[in-house]
This record gives sequence, structure tokens and C-alpha cells, in this order.
Amino acid sequence: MGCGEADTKGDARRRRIVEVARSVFLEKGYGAASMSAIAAAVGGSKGTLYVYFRSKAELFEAVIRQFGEGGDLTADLSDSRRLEEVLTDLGGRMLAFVCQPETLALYRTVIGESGRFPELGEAFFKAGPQDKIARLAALIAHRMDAGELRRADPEIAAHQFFSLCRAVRHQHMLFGLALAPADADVVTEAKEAARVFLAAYAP
Amino acid sequence: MGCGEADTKGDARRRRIVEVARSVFLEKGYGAASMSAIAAAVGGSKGTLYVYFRSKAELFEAVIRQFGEGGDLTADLSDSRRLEEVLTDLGGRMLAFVCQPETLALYRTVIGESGRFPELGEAFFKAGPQDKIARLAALIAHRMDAGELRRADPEIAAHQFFSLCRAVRHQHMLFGLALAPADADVVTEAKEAARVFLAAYAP
Amino acid sequence: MGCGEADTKGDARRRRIVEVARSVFLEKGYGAASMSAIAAAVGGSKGTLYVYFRSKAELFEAVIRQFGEGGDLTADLSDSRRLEEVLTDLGGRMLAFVCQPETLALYRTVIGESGRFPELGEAFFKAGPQDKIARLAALIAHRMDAGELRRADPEIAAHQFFSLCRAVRHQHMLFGLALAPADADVVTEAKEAARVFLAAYAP
Amino acid sequence: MGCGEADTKGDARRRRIVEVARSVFLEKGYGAASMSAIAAAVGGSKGTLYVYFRSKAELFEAVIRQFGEGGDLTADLSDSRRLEEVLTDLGGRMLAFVCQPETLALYRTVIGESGRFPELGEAFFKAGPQDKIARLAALIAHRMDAGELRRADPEIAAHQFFSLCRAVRHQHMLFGLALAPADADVVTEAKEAARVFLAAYAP
DNA sequence: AATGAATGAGAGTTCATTCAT
DNA sequence: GATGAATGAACTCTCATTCAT
Repeated sequence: MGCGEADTKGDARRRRIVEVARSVFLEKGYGAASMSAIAAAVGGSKGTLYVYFRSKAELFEAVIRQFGEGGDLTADLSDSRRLEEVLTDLGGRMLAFVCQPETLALYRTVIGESGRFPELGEAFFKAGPQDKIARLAALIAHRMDAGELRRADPEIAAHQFFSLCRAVRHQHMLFGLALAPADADVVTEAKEAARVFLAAYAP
Repeated sequence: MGCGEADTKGDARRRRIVEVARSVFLEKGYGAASMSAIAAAVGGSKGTLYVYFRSKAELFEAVIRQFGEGGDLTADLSDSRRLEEVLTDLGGRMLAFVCQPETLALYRTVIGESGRFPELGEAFFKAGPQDKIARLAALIAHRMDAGELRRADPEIAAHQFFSLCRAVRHQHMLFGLALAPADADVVTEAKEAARVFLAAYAP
Repeated sequence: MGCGEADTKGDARRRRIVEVARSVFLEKGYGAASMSAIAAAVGGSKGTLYVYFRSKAELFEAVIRQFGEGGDLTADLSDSRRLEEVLTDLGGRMLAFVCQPETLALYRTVIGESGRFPELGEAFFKAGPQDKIARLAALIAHRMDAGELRRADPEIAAHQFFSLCRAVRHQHMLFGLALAPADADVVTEAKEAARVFLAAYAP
Repeated sequence: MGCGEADTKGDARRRRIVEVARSVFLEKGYGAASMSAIAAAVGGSKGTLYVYFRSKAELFEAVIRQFGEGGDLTADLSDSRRLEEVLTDLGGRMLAFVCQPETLALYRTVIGESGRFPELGEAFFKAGPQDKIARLAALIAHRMDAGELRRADPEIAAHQFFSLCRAVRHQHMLFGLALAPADADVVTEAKEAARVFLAAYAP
């Protein structure tokens, strides 16, 4: 009453639903996750889910949107370390994030449903990968300006760097062919990606 | 009976079922594809499907296994063109293949279900991508032997090259953010991948 | 508080609910009209409906009861016009009223639910048709006394006249086979009903 | 096997479903009759209903269509009795039929849903009342030709006669205000209708 | 008096699967 | 081998109703 912000009670409930739904969706996939199962996991009734979300698809979307915030991958423009170090660091963190079981499960689910839910793939991409790519691209552009990198389209370059990071391990994991990497493996792969990238973009 | 090889009639039926099921699975995804729909598309009865496959999952697996054969991506070791040309050609063909709507749909479906069907992801990977990577690795090894490329792990290099090819367009398509590329776009992207790759692996 | 008659504020609210509920019930029918929809149309919350009415059925009943007041069909005993004219006039007004979309919708709804809500059919009939029939019967009795009509049961005669008015057009409309009649059609049908009636009851 | 007509087994099941569904629909009305209840009454599973009918609405329609066949109301053109007798007989049979509880329940249900299922009202009317009216109109036309009735539109006349038959008792029953009539009451009302009708159409 | 979050039963419908023919 | 009718469980979603605030 008289407070500045909000409907905190309802919001808390809503947040809790999204959180629980996330774990169910990621474990079972969109199709196999039932609203009953989610309601049971939340500890409420099915009807309540529909008080907060108009449909299963809408709940799923909320899960996806909330997920984009994960993975703190700030690329600091003023970072003064040698570029190789910066890229290895950034690539390593990104790779460790996307190899986490939960992230991987989400990635799989979103890709699996993108054909039928086009807005969903878009929402996920914009909430997650796009942002990270944009920040890396800004860093790359910065270093191009500084003469440390050959001039080229920084966004394409950013895509390439991230793809190189995910070229082996993550690709295998996507298909269930590899387990989560140890920290050392992540660094090795990021380093290798940085090496290829820097050779190609040396000024 | 009395023939040398096979139960040809039953085999033909089986093949037809797999073929039809593929199109249904790819269009709707595993969860949303119903056995009824498949039976109707085959032109037979639902019961018949169960004569050939013990369950929906088994039929799905058969579909995946049969799929690996697509995409003629032979990398000819004796190809005498300059490596840049060979890579651009090969990368372009690979990219064009994986951007086809059907291939993309399969890719999505397999990735989407890999968490729940681990053997399936493996079966797909082995029947498809692995083979192509192995052939490219052989080519790369050959050129390393010839001194055209710096010595390194040829399999990792192969993964990197394919990842570079798929870095932008295919990545976007996976999430439904881009339409299928024109032929020229494919070539451009393959060329760019070859450029980065060759810079990194110059002897 | 402190006023002579009533809880006027609550009464106003109650009246408003009934009014809004009517339109919803008539549009959707009893079964398909949801309390949510009614609450939304009223602009209040679902809970409020239950403050004024113990159940959906009770609200429905209130709607029906309030409806009888429609249709100004006074039959003036002292009307000195020729009986044919009076009947045509009266029959025409009645027919026009019952062919109105809202009246028709109510009629359908009440009839549809009369099997399960017997008090409801009765309430409607008494609030609506019965009254009109009684007034017509009084008029007919008056004219019988005056020797203008053969002596007979005036109530049966009244029923017959109204049934004759509704014999064709309204009957078709009930089943969705005809649209609302133009004014001229109404007059024609009322005139025909008066003709048959007068021939049968000529003294 | 090798028989001339039909799929008798499936047809029998289908007929049984329609028959059972009819009793449930008439007892509860369309909205309140659930597919579960119908399945239970049939003694099968809900899924089976959907083998024979694509939806609840379609099953309902089948019920209505099958109902039209009821009520043997042949009007024999060569009937040589006096017209009054013929009409009393015919009107009485019609009235007895429409006052049967089951017929009345159907009538109510169809009218109640006609606003939302316009094709349904039409289907019912064409399968039932229309036919009876047409036959009576033919009889009336025949007697007009014979000079026994004043010349006029025979179809309107037929509507009027049936409406006169239903003017009192049936009208009350529709709203749950009267019980089913005894046989004698039916005859009385039919006779009265015939009297009014003949007075109006005397040559 | 008014709210609106919460409920749980039950709606119509679809499905993978079975089995007698 | 092929069928297709039958099943019953599970699905998403809606509803009338209640109750703490």
C-alpha cells in the first residue's frame, strides 16, 4: 500500500512459475513438458498457471526471455591486456557458459522448436547470443580502430570467433557425443580459436 | 522364399514407410508428428506401422539413420586445384546442403531430441557430419604433407573450417532469423571461411 | 444510510449486472456464457457477481424475470376501431416484438433451458407471454359481449390468434431459416391472421 | 464378406452411438451433455466416439438428422373421409407426436442452439417439420382443386393449421407449464383447430 | 462491498498402442 | 502381412466458485 513499485506478491508467484517451468521444459522439451507436470512442480493447480500465462506457448516464451539474461559476458572496451588474452578470456567464459547442462538443454529446445515457433527462436537469439555478439563486435571494432586488427566487418568477425570457440567440443555436446569439458579444455579451445582468429585478422 | 537375398516386398514397404515418415517428422517435429498422420501419408493403416517398427521412437531412429546418406560432399584427394579453390568449392557445397529446408528441419529435430534420445544424436552425427569432417580432414592432412599447410591436428582444422562456413548464415537460419541463402551468398561465405582458414594455417 | 427506501447504491449495481448479464446470456446462451465474461463486461471482478447472486443459475433467473417487462402491447378495451383493425395492429406489434433479435435470442434460450430449469420457463412465461395473452383475451371477451364475436373461450381464442400471427415467419426464424421481417411483411402476416380468426369467430 | 451392402458391424456401432447420444443430449441439452457421459452410456471409451464422429457438434448433428424420421404423419391424398375428419386425425397425430417428452426435449434443444448452430436448426427443420408441412399442403391443395376449400396459398394454410393445433397445450408444454396431454385432450384441440381452419377456408 | 488470486474438477480432443480378424 | 476398430491415458485449457484481504 502506497509503495512505489509493485504488485510484488503476484510478481513473485509469476517469477516462481517461470523458474520452475524452466527446469521442466529443459528436462523434457517443449512438447513433452505438460502443464500438469509444471503445475505439480510449482505446487499449485493447473488453473493457476493460466491465471499468469494465457497458454503453454506463452509460458515457454517467458522462460526463454528470462533466460537471455544468463551468462555474464561483458567485453570491456577499456581492457588493456593484449588482445589474445582478452579473446581467450572472453571465449573461454562464453564456451563454459554454453556447455553448462542447463544452457545446452535450452539451446536444444529452442532450436528444436524454432521451425514451429519462429518468434521464439528470434526472442531467444535476441535475448541471448545477439547481445554477446554485439559486444564482441564492439570490442573488435575498437581494436581495429587502434590498428591492432585488419579492418573488416566486425560483426562477421565476432560471429567467426564464437563459431571457432564452439567448433569442436560444443558441436559434439550438441549431439550428446561429449560430456561437459573440464576448465582446462575450455581454455585450450578458446586459445586455439584466438590463434586462428588473430592470424586471419592480423593487420 | 527360396530367393537369395531378401524379403524384397517387405523391405520395399519398410523403405517406403521410412521415407514418408521422414517428411512428416521433419515437417512437424518428433512430438507433433502422429503415427496416424504418418500412416495416412503412407496410405496404409496405423497397425501396419507397428508390424515394421516396434514404436514411434524406433521409426524415428530409422529415419535418422537413413538420412546420413544425403549431401554428396566427396573431397577428392587428387584434386589439383589451388587449395583456396578446393575449400571454397567444398565449403560452398556443404553450406548449400545444410541450408536446405529439409536438412535444416532434420538438424533441428535431432538437436531438439538429443537430450532425450542420446543414441539418436550419435547415430545422426556418425551417419552425417562425422563422415564429411573425416574426409575434409584427410584432404587437409594431404595438403599438410605436401607442405601447403602448417602442420597441426587435421581433424580440429576440419571442424574449424566447417564452423567458419556456418558462422553467420546458418547460425541465423537455425533460429529462424534468416531465409535460405542465394547461391552467390553461399559462395561469398565459403570464400570468407577459406580466407580465414588459410591465413591461420599458412605454412 | 438514513435514507427512506433503500440501499440504492447496491441496487444500482445489481441492476447493472443483470442488464449486462442479459446481453451476454442472450448472445452466447446459458451454457456458453461464462461468469468471467459477464464480470469482464460489467467491468468488475468475478467475486463481485457472487456478492449479488449466489450462483450463475440465480443470475440467469434474475435476467429472465427482468425481461418480461419488454414489448408494450396494451390492448385498449375502449378502442373503438373495427375489430379487424385492432387485431391487425395488435398482432403486428406483437409479431414485430418477438421477431427482434434480442427477443428471439431470449426465447430460444429460455425454451432451451426449460427442461432443466422448470421454474425458469414458468417465470418467463408469466412475466411475458401470459400477460399479453390475458389482455388480448379480455379484449376478445369484451367484443363477444358486444356481439361482435361468437361466444367461446376467450383465452383459447387469444392463444389461437397469436399462434396464427407466428405461424410462418416467426416459426422459420426460430430455426434460423428466415431473417427478421420488414414492417410490411409483419402487417401482411398479422392481417392474414386476423382474417382467419374473424372468419372462425364471426357471430 | 462378399455381401452386397455393408460394413454392417461399424454401422451398427455407429447407430448405437447415435441412439445413446440422443438420449443424453435430450436429457441434458447440448452444452451440458459431455462426451464422457455419452461414452459411459454407450459403454465404450471416449476415444471411440472420435473414431466415428470428428467432434461433439458432428455427433449432435447426426442425432438431429436421425430424428427427422420420427412421427409417421402421412397425409393420404386419396383419403375419402370428410375433410374435418381427416384434419382432426392428422392434427391429432402430429400433436401427440410433438407432445411426447422426447420430441419436446429435442425441439427445445434444437431451438436453444439454433442461434449458435444455424445449420443445425435448418437440418432439423428440413428433416422434420418441413416434410410434414409439405404433405399437408399437398392435401390442402388437392381439396382446393376439388372445390372443398377456398383457393389460397396451401403452404401458408398448412402452417396455420399446425400452429392452431399447437396453440395452447404445446405452447404451454414448451415452457414446462403443462404435462403431456391425455389422448382425449389431443383430439379436442385438433378438432378445435380444424373448426377454425375450416371456417376460415370454407369455399 | 469489492477484489482477484487460487482452485480442482472436468471439458473436448488426440495419441501411441493393441488385437481380433 | 495387413487392417482398422477400440482403448484409456494424457493433453491443453476453461469453468464456477471460494476466500483472504
